[in-house]
Amino acid sequence: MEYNFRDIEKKWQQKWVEEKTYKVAEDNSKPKFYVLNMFPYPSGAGLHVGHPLGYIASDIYARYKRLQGFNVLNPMGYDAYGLPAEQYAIQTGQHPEKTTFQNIDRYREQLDKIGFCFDWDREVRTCAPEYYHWTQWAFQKMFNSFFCNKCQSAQPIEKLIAHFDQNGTEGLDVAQTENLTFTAEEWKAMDEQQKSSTLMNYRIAFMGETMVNWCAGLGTVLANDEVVDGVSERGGFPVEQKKMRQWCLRVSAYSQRLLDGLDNIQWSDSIKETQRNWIGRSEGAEVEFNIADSDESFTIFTTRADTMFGVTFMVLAPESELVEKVTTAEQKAAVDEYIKYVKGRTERERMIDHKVTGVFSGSYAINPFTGEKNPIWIAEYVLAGYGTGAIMAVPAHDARDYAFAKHFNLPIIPLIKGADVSEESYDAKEGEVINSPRTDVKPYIDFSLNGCTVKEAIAKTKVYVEENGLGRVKVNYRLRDAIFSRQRYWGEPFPVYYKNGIPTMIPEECLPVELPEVDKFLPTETGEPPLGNATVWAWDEQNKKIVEDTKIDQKGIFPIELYTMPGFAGSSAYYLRYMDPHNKTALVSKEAAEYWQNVDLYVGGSEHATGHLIYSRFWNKFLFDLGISCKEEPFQKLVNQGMIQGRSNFVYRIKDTNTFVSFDKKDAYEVTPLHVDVNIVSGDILDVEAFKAWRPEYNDAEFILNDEGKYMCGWAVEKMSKSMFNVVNPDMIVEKFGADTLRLYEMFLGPVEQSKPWDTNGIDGCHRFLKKLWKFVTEGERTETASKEELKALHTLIKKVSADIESFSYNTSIAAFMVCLNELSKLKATTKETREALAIMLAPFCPHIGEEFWQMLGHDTTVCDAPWPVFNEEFLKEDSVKMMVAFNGKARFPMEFPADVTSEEAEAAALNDPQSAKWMEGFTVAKVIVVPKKMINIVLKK
RNA sequence: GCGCCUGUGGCGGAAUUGGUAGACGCGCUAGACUUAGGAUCUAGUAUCUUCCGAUGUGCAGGUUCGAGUCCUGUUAGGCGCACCA
Repeated sequence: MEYNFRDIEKKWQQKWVEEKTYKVAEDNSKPKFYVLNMFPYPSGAGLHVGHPLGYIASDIYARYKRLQGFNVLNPMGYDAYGLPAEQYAIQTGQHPEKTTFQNIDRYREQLDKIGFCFDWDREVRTCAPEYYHWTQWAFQKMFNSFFCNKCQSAQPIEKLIAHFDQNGTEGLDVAQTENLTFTAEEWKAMDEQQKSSTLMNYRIAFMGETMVNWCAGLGTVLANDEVVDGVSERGGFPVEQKKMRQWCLRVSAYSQRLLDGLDNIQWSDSIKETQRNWIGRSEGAEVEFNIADSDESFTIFTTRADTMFGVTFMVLAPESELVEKVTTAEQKAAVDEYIKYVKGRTERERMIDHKVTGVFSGSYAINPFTGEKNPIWIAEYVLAGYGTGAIMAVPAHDARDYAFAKHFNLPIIPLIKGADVSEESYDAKEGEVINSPRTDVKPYIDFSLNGCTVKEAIAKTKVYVEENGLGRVKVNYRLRDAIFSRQRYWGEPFPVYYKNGIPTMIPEECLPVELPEVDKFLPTETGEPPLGNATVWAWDEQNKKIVEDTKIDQKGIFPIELYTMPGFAGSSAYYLRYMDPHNKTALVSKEAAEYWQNVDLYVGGSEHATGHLIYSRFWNKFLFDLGISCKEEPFQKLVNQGMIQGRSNFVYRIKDTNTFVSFDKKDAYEVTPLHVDVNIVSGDILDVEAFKAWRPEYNDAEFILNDEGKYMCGWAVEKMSKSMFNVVNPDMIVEKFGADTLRLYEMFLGPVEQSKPWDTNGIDGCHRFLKKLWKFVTEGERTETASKEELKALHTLIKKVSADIESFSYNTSIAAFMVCLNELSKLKATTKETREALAIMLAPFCPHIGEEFWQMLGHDTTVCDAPWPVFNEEFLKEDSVKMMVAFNGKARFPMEFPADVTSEEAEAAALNDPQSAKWMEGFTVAKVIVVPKKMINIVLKK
């Protein structure tokens, strides 16, 4: 009987649907296991062979866990909102909903062919109202919360209001945009408008006037992680800084918790490190400097408190509000000109060339440690958004300050013994402190750091600063608040209306606020949101419903927010929704959340390290504070699958002709390399006839073949993309070899985490293995009792496969299958039990053939619920062991010993052996070392 | 500049975590069966070699009886952060 994968796969895929084999429900009698893939956004191009890589890996793990008796949740859905889906819709001139749904159908069709064990009853789509209901709901909860620094958690805003009523801002320690100060009386005296804007300073979801990344090409603002090298990640349009009123999420409040949480999750070091960098914690001190001849003062942030005595000038960021205050009349013209210059420079320019520029403000600051007057400069190398936007410059020990001091001829005072600062600054935080205070001037205060190490000096200065009221110890984070609104159509609407200009939440029971139809959904370059084109889009407060905006002037009818939410809104808590996807009254029920807890294994690309994986952790921590999520961290273990790159092929056209020359002969001509569809190339040999038929302009193409009469193509590894004609479609592989072969081959290609180019050539080996296995199971001789060799081969496999699946080493466990089959094929006959064990262990990798075998062996249940074979060490034991005996680590020879030999016996035997005696001549035994591999090394001395 | 990761045959990649380097697959070579081979089966395949053996995991050292694995330095590639004070 032939291995007819087409019929087998069709049969089982139908059966799985009919019998709902993969439907899961909470079941307290079984331990749970939650496997999750990052859900895809359905692009118009469909799936290529790279997409299923992670899905296959997690599918194998999910099936394995189920065989081990776990109740496994393995859901799938679509991230259907956001820029990508909308860009595609705009390019094809169709409504985003229509194209999105088409793409989803296409994805589903392709996914179904590969045989995944997804529970499709739990599918979610971020663009479905019953889903984004809970995205809007979470936003409202964030709006109605503030973050308490003391208890490090989100609290209801009412608590804060009560505090203001009682004490104003006295004794407040909360996450905030600005450090406001007011009394209870002042608070009470505020009108509604003032109270609203004051509270915005504290809400976790708040509206703020902030510098945003404005991208005119996309017609929207972007989050920091969506901007790469000053251009938009999607589309590559230039991005400029612009001040706009935007919704923001106070992600920064959770900085410390986001950092601490990394210690308790099993993620790769590189992703954790990337997140640590992104959060950017730095410990330092804020120190206050008075401005000379003025009542004003300002605060700087430094991590090098030990260098207070080496300050020779101060620098303000050009955007700082202080600039105006410190600029003197004489310097005004120069400062204005400089500010103008800085404004004319784009973010990108500032990032690429670090020009040393700046201007003197005319004022001086008094150094509280030396009493000296340090000139205040304004320079673009100081950033407004970090710390306080002002620094003290210590050119001797900071490279940037050093470059600035050299350029503008400012003094440089070294503070570390032996540091040579004539050519460059000494930035290392080590050495003995000197010149603090300098011995040639009269000390200004009674405080000295001389003789300390840098570390001691930092600590000592911090204590002094706090005790003398000069400032405070401060931890700064690089992590910024996330900008949460987009001037786009295809996203979640905000459940917000503007009552007399005050942002007000639409009542919870009226959610979701559904996305209205519009005539024109294209964004505008000026930032007018497309939702403004909706005819039905105003809130009737009395009747609690959405009405036509023509009524906006009437009493009680208010405009609804026109912005929409960004892509990460819908993807931040979808893993919770999968637990209870059809719940109409809650994001997730308490029972479901408590049963499934959090994701045990999350599989997805590492490109989301600073986006989705930060936002999701933030979002989950917030819901954890509310008691919705049961675990502080959403994803316990994370595996980052590598990218599958494309392997492009090239043909070489001789200039100005329609003649193509084979790769190995092209150097004799002047040629243009052209991408050629990899589907008409096999083993780098071009199918010449298919090439002629590929495009009309090649119909009469001529070829210069190589000596073997073949046309060889060149090749290169590039991103898999339509434009390079290197896309390999999984459907075609499934059609030719079957889904089981595709699954096996994708895993056999190498470690899941590694990026690698796709190469269909090796697939034959995997297909051959399945054919051989098929033959073995269907035609091999049978016996009742298993031989020693059979048990050994089988149990070697059980041990290897169990360990390898646990550690995601799928490629090596497939190799073990091949070895095992080879061993078994050498035997005359094998037992039914061995075949059953093979079927069960193969099922996670190749579920269709696994089911087929299981049925052939007389079972009428699904192989998914079979018990995983039990490993028995006994069968691996040998009668005798071969050991190596080594002298001086050089000469070695093998000796046979009984299997249960002890190291003493082995040593004695080795010493008595005539051959070894020859080796040992002139030596005495120094020591015997027993090593894990049962090799004994005898160390000899002359 | 700072941080993280990776360098093993013609290729993808193994190596029980310090113990016979190159599992398994591709490719290649030879043979068998075939009208045919892009089917199947068998054998071989790190390098050098005077066929005894010697060398061999980017490079140079070190620790060890023993190093692909640990340490130091170096080089190449990839990733992240970056005038972050």
